[in-house]
Amino acid sequence: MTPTTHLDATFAALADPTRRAILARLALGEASVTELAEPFAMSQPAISKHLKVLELAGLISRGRDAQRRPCRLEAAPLAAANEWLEAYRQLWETRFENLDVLLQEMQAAEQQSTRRKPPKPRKKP
Amino acid sequence: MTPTTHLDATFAALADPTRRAILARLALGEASVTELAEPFAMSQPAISKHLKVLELAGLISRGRDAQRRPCRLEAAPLAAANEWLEAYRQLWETRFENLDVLLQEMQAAEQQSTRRKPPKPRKKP
DNA sequence: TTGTTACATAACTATGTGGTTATGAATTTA
DNA sequence: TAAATTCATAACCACATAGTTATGTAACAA
Repeated sequence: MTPTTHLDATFAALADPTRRAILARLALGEASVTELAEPFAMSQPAISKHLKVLELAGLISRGRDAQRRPCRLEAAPLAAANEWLEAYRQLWETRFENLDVLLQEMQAAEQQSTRRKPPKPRKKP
Repeated sequence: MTPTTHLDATFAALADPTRRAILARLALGEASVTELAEPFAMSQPAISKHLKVLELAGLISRGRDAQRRPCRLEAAPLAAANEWLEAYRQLWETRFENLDVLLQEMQAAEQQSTRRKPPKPRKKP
């Protein structure tokens, strides 16, 4: 019903460079927490927090292997975010072209009249 | 040099449903601040703040039309975010398939041995 | 049992975010 | 000129976030 919250969490999770790096690392395969924490100049609890954010966003899931908690990627939320972006990107780019044309026309009109436009009364009660 | 910051700002901007709605509205064409604020149960300064976030992220730009500040979309940051997602989504899905197979194998193995796995000595100095 | 490894959690701090109301500035309209 | 419209900004609040250190817990190893 409300995929809005999912998108919120997904984009918020992606907004942090550490978390994006973790995801990039996990794209190469499963990894434990300490393995994930190693390349970062950051404490282990900080990484655990990031992993919890990613887990709550549904971007990763965690298993059990003795003491280790191997993290693995989950594709579904990414697909949703990708769909959102993709859908609007198309609108964007076409719209962008339209505006480009519109801007050129407006600039041409302004060069003729040297900034003077008729008042546009917007709808008012 | 550091597109990381741009991605940070782009994803953070997309993490808010109000801002996503604003972008969706702008995909239909330019709009003024009050026009953008109208559908939301929120004060005008709140919308102005959201617009500033979107502007700092480079997702929109603003013009001048008398007192109005028409907002228009900018496609470039979206394209960058889209590229990031798209690149990793492919890795993800293939990886996901691999893990799917791997999981099935592990589950089958576990059903036979009823949870008992040989110790895996990880690399240690 | 004792220790070690791998990880989580609690408590705390600093900063960021999303909202508010109040006010000010720029521009058009009367 | 005065008034109305459009928008931004300042000051403030509540809460979230990103990090820290310290400590606890679960599983393996001696």
